[in-house]
Amino acid sequence: MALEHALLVSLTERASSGYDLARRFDKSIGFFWNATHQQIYRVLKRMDEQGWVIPEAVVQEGRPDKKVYTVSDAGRAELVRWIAEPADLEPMRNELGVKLRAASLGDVPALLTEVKRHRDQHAHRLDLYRAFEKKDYPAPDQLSGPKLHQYLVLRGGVRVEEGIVDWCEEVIDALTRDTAPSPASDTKGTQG
Amino acid sequence: MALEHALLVSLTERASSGYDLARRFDKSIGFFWNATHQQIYRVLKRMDEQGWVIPEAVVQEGRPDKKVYTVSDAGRAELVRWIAEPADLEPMRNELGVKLRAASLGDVPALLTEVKRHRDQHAHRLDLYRAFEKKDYPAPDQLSGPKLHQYLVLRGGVRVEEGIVDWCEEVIDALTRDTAPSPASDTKGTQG
DNA sequence: GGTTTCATGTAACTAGTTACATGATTTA
DNA sequence: TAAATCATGTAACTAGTTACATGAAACC
Repeated sequence: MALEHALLVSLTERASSGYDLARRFDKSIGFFWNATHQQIYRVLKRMDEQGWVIPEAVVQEGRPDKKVYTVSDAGRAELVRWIAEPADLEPMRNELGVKLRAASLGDVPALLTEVKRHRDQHAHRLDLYRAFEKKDYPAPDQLSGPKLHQYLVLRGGVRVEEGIVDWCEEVIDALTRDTAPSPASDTKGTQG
Repeated sequence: MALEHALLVSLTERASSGYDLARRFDKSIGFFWNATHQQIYRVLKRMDEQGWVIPEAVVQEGRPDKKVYTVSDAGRAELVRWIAEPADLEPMRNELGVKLRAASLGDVPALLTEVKRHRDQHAHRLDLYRAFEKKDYPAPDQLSGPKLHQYLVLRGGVRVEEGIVDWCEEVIDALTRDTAPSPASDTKGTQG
């Protein structure tokens, strides 16, 4: 039950249509919370019924009409309540880890290729985050208030991606060494 | 659609009852994949119908009877197929990040307390992982095959937890400095 | 005498995904 | 003329959570 809140946060920063929110969940906000447009529309509808957002129909020329949502006082109150509420630890889900654990039953070189692909994708995302850091927050020491908070969220992305990339590298090194044909001796078995 | 596979991996390592799997998902395996007993029973039933697992009724004295599941050839084949299949990047979900992004609307000190609580819990989990590392893998350089793979999964847990703990520390430092009353000057606003 | 462990489940719900639908406008 | 963009949605499904139920045995 947090998509509601992610949408409220996003709408607090800028009043938007469902379409617009969906696009933003494909990039900026999507880096730390994700959702499809279908779900966004459904949740917006529910939030409207609960009175957390106020829809305003906007007629447009040359493109479809849209509904722009604004956060109501009730919505803002809900956000404040939710922020103070203790949050559960997110359960960790490492699919690559599950695969790795059973790797010896299957095709280890294929898995190695997969790990490399993940490394590349996470490294790419890390580059993106670092570019944002450089561009949007050149002097982090001087930051305060909301701008500081935004910066810290980005730092979370950087830290997590760094951890994943480093782990992928470690796995790639280890699997490569373990899969490679032994040069001198062949007493070291690879199958336990 | 990966709980099936996590269960298959777990059952490959040891034939188990649903109850037993549920307990293991509360610790070891649960550190990188989680599930409740209700869901485990449901998925086991489905896997039985699909022929991926073979149930064996075990009558016990002094305690309830149980069904012990073994992975079938079809199940093993499915695991091998799944391991080679490309996996999507797990969408990142950082609830604390969402809260932080809207922190200035609410109670920043309360959120700071929350971040500290998370830091402590993740640090505790990190300690646990490091203890496993020391105890179960004292000489990681000598590892190969399945044992190496298990070690690498644990390393993933260590990397991720390190990243989260470090991030929490960074957030705590920054929020503490930003929330503290300015000692000399008061020209630096905390509200953007 | 109350709680925890062992063991399996159902029922009702919320959350999230995938596929499909519509239709004008703009861009390649 | 085909595809992408803008804009909103429904329908059907899969995944996961919460609450409830049962009942014996062992432990404190």
